[in-house]
Amino acid sequence: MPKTPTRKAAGLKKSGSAKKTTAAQHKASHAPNGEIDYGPLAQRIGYHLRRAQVAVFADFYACFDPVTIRPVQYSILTIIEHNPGLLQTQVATALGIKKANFVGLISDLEQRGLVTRIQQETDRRSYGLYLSAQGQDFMPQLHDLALHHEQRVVRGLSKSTCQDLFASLQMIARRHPASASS
Amino acid sequence: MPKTPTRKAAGLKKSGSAKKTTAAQHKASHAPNGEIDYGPLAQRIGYHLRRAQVAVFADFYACFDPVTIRPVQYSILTIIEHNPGLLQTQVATALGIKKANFVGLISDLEQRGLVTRIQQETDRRSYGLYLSAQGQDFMPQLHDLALHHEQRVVRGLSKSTCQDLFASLQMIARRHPASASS
DNA sequence: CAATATGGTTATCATGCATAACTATATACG
DNA sequence: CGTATATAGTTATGCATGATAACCATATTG
Repeated sequence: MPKTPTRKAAGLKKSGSAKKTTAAQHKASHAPNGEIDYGPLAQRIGYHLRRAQVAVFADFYACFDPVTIRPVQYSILTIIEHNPGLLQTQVATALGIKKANFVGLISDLEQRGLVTRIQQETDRRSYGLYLSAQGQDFMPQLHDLALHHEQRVVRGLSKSTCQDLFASLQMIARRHPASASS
Repeated sequence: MPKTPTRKAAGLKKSGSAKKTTAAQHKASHAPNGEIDYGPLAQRIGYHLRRAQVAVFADFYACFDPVTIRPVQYSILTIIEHNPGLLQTQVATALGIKKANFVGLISDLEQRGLVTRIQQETDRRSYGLYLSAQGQDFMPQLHDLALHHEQRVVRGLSKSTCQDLFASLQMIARRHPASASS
């Protein structure tokens, strides 16, 4: 375990560090039934955001399992589809991915024959990104899956509620520009 | 690089795999200005959810940097604060953390003197979790920081919009129960 | 007592995301 | 022109996260 360096065979007992544990605690004061009190956590946007995001991604993975495409990959392909010729850095920046990490992603998609890198003649350091014919043929299926996935996720939310949700999320995300491709 | 096993010095050029790249592409058809077309991605809840979540966590890290507390840690401490005596598995399950990964987290908090593990007398396999005195003294500060963070994040959203957001997120997260502590 | 289940632990691996350093080109400036 | 500097892409690497499997100690069941 790399994280906690000095942990070993767990000498529990009372664990030297913690001092007193103030008072009479042994029969737990939490709700006697199985219910857990989330306290202020229940009002933390970050908490619910994370839980929702994990849930949605889980559904995404389930829906896209047959085509072996992950959320990032779908995002990259969609951006390239709608903006052929963008440079790696541009796509990476648009999605908040560091250029260093983008290399492996785009290389995978290229090896799968979905994306083509074309060296720019005007600037031979950079490569324009395009969907291959195969990639282009692939997209409709992906968008169909995405739509199906989307419908499962928002089931139970009215159209307007959903739009409000979008607006809120964008408002929140826009404030902190997210990493970019340093 | 463990991920893409067979990648080497990048023999770009045309990358053997991708076949034709159909047509005349070299001067990019995307909006000539700096704008990028996100296409259907703009309507994907998962995408915005992820971006928002990353943004919020970034702000959390910034706010909690002075106390060196990460989101998971705040969650764990809060749960223990409001449900003293819960067992590790219970807290882990409540937060969707695998028990194996929970061990390191709780050990860290214990070593920092914030949490105490107390072996149950009724079942000596298990340990009840409690905040140490120091941990209890710590919480108000954390909740203050959390509130400050929260206000920064939702700035621009009305009270009711915010409540709708909460409801939507919970609705979405509730559907797919998330991992649990297998 | 033997078989089985459970709480916690360890080891290990795959992934995601971050940083620094390197290459090859391109641009700016004396 | 030629040197300094900036930039696109790449590599290597480290750390945090999340998942799985195996294990120990204890409980429970029959």
